[in-house]
Parts: sequence; structure tokens; C-alpha cells
Amino acid sequence: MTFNELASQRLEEIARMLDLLGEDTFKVNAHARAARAIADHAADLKGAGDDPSVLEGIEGVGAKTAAKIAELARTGTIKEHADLAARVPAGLFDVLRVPGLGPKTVRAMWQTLGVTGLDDLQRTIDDDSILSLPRMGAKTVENIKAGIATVRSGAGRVNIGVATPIAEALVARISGVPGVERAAFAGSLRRGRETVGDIDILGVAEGPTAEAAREAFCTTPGVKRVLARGESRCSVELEAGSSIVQADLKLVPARSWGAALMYFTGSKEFNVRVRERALKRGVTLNEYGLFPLDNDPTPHHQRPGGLETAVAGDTEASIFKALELPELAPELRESAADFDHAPPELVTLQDIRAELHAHTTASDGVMSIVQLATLAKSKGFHTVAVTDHSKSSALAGGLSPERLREHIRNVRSAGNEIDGIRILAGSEVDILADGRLDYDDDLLAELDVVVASPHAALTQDPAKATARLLAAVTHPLVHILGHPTGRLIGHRAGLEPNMDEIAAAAAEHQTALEINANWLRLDLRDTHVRLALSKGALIAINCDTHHPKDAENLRYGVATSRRGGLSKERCVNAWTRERLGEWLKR
DNA sequence: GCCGTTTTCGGCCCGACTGTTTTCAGTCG
Repeated sequence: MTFNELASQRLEEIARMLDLLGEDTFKVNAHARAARAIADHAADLKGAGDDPSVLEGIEGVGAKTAAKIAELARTGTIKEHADLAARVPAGLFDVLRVPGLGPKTVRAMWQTLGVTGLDDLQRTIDDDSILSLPRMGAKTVENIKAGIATVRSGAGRVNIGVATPIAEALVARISGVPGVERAAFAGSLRRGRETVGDIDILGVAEGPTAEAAREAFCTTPGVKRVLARGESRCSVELEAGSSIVQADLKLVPARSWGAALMYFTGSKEFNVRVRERALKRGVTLNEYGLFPLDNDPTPHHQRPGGLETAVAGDTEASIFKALELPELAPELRESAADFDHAPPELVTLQDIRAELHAHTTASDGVMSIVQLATLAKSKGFHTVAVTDHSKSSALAGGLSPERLREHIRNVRSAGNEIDGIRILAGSEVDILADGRLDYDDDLLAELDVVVASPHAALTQDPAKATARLLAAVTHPLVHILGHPTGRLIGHRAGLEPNMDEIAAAAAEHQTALEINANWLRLDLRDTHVRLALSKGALIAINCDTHHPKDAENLRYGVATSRRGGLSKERCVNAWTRERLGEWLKR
């Protein structure tokens, strides 16, 4: 866990504990907001212990929170957190995760029934003592029972690569309802976050069409439970692989499409900022549109003909324009921080013209060289690099120097078998634990492209990891640093090197840092991309193709790059064939 | 606890839904 993640977690826990103790909700929200801001902050805040000024300028982090973060950096703990933890049973965090249970109810359970965890909660259901709580009836208890099962099933955040196909299937299902004009997914999935807490689907439908859409949504194959089904919103729990994910449907009139899309895309912080901007300009923004401010307390959408008084709202662009804001891509709406700056022109999926990290049957891929090249060509790419594993990755069929030399010849001859795409001979060479590369320089010099990646010793300490990756990044024959940290989202933390140093060295040596587009990796992560770009580094987005379906992961890599603010100019995969070739020969 | 182009004090987004009520509290996003 990085320091930022730890600090974010501690602040979030403080927020939850204050909430359970019945503290002021604004204080609670302030901690939760600071936790999100820290989690999304690009630069490592570990240095805050010596120099708290690194915390200045982070929105939502004031003097008191800054002091807590500095304390954590200095001592490894936050006294306030420890004091709270001594008062609030840790098991209540699990109880809070039960859908439908919030701080008020959990607090009542804890203080009047002695509930300190999920087992206690189950006991109060079994012996009916739960019914003694205010506003607690049979239906609520049934929902809590189902909610406990949801929590115990391990439902949590779902990887973008799992959630996206589900979201697309839901969009297709809603779009297929006769009369539905359009549908799309919104939420953190549209912002391209590496994991999502739920799936938000938006559709345009009114009257009987809306009822048909609701019915289609709630009866989607894989739906385990309908959580809510109202006029304009529905919520269900869906199977997602071995886990469960919540999906929400919102139905709006066509003239509210843009306002609703913006609203449900978020983030929360972004919405607040846009709304404040609107109010200053004498208009008010909600999910139905942008309306002139007046003294009538009835919301515009509830007034007869009210929607027609909207200044904007049918498209997101109309709202940005009306507020005189540049159109901000969903991936950049994570926080309010970038709001006042003109957004960079971000790289797009269509800009990507080269895959520079791919495996064949020579190591652990399933495609031949020609099959791989054919796939890349079908994507409209001008270049594909064959980068099979090096000898230390024995389990992945890493190539001995002799086999690599033969493989290079095979790659060169494959180039004669297929037109319209350049096939590069390369290697994904292991960066050994001490920073040496897995092949001698004279062999590496025979290759067109060298991707250097860490595969083993992924728990070494940050200082060693930094030295190890610096050795690779500054090596004159290395073009790309592959999946720099080796993390697997939700499974393995990976290396925690000093990314400032890595990025600065990469910039100096014109070595590209890879965003590995595999949705289990997304490594570099979004905050690292932002940091790398601030240091002037180049970025590569690669699918690390082993199987034809891996090419579909490109969009997740692109989304991650966009969240970091990557432009076409700084993305080597988006360069022309000629420019890419010159860079590789440097 | 945070924040300020009307404020350094007094605000802090707001609408939908459910289940419990008898007019609404709690939760969610």
C-alpha cells in the first residue's frame, strides 16, 4: 500500500468512526472528501512529515487534516484515529457495508443492541431483537438479511474489465426496448476508473416506454435482487463473475439527456463545482437541465412545461457552452482540481497505431508471429512488436539467448509474409532484482525494441525497487519500462518505487513508461501517468497481447492515460510509423 | 473540517426511493 493509499484509508476510517459516534455530518464529509482527494493525488505525500507544504493546494485538505497526514508520515499513526478506534468496534465497518444500513441505524444497533459486527447483527435478526429498533419492520429485516449475504459474498469494487462488458450488455438491453431513444453508461465507469462500486445506466424514455425499460432492466439475466424500482430510478444486484455488482438505471426525457449524463457521470466534487459555477451565473443545474434561477421553490422539472424553460441540458456540450466552460472529458472529472485549467487534448482509442508489447507461441502467447501481425493490422496499426519473455521467466516460456536469436530471424522472415504492417523484433526482458537485465547488451542490441519489465521480487523495499527500475530506465538499450510496479489490482500491491525519480530519469533518457492496458494491471496507474507527464516523460500504452481478446483491453489503457492527462504528442503508440521508428533507433 | 470575486462566520447539492409512518427519517448517489 502506498503512503497516499494508507493516508486515504485512515482518513476514511476516521470519517466512518465519527459518523458512527454521531458527530457533525459536515465534519464527517470533510474527512471523507479529504480521503478521496489524497487517494487521487498524483504526488507521493510521504514527505509531508518533514515538509507539510506538499499538502498545500490539495482541495479539501485544510490545516487540521494536513497535520494528521504529517503525523502519519512522521510516526506511522494518527493519534485521533487510534483514540477513535479504541471507542468504535472495527466490526462496525462491515455492518456499514450492508446495503441499506447507514450510520444512524448502525449506531442504534451498536448502542442499544450491542451489535459490534456482522455475526452480532445476524444474532439480532435470529432472536428478533432487531425489531425493537425504531422504524424496523419485516421488510427492512429481509433486506438486511439479503444485504449481509451480499457483503459476505465479497461484493466490493469490480474491475473495469469486468464491469464494462456488463454495462454494455445492459445498455444494449435498454436500447433494444422499442421507443427508447438512447442509452449509455455513466458513473465512475465512464470516467474510466480502474475499479467501480456500481454500474450506472442512463436511458431516454417516458411513459409506457419507461415502464418497459424498467421491466427489461429488472429482468436482465443475472439479476439476483431488485433493490429499488421507482418511476425514474431502479437498482438491482447483478452477478459479476464470481462476485456481485449493483447496477442502477435512470430514465430521463430527451431534453434532460445531457444534464443527466453529466450529473450521473460525476464525480461528486466535479458536480458541486459545476453547480456553484452555475449559481454564480444566475442559473441552477440539476439532473434535468440548466434553468434560470427564480424564487419558485418548485423544481423546474415538476412545473408544467418546466423542462422547456431550460437554458441547456439536451447535451453535455450545451451545458459546458452555457457555462462558458471548456468541454471536460469524463476522465478528467475526477476532482475539482483541474476545473479552471484548459484541458489538454487527450489521446483517443483511434489515435493508437502500434502495439509494442506482445507475446507469441514462442513464449506464453497463443498466436504465431503472423497471426499476431494480422490481428494488429486488422486494428489499423502500422507497427506491432514481438516481445516474448526472456530466459528468467521460465514459467512463461522465456527464451534462451539462442532461441531469441532464432526468434529474431523468424520475425524478420514473417515480415515478408504479410504486407501493410511493420513487425518489430523485440523482447520483454526481465529486470532482475538487482536491476541487471536478463540478456547481455550485445544481444539486446540486435533487437528493434526492448521492453524491460519486473516480474519477480515484487515485494522488495522501495529503495531497492527505485534503484532497480532506475537501472532499467537509464539503460541505453531499453525503450520501454513495462508494467513498472508489477501490481495486480486487488491482488498484489507490487513495487512502490519513487516515481518522481523514475519519471525524471525516463524523461531524461527518452525511455517510455508503459501503461499496461490489461485491466488487472493498469500499470502505470492514472496518478503515476499524471506524475510522469509532469516530469516530461513519454508514455507507451500496450496491451501486453498474449491472446486475441487482449487487444480489447486497449480502451482501458487509453482511459487510464486520459485520466492522467496524456496527449497524442506524448504517447509513442500514437506516433506515425516514421516518428516511432526514429525514436526506436535513438 | 473546509472554504471565501457578496462571507474569516456560517454556510456546506439535492432529488429519488423505501419502509415505516400518519407526515417522514434514513439511505443512496
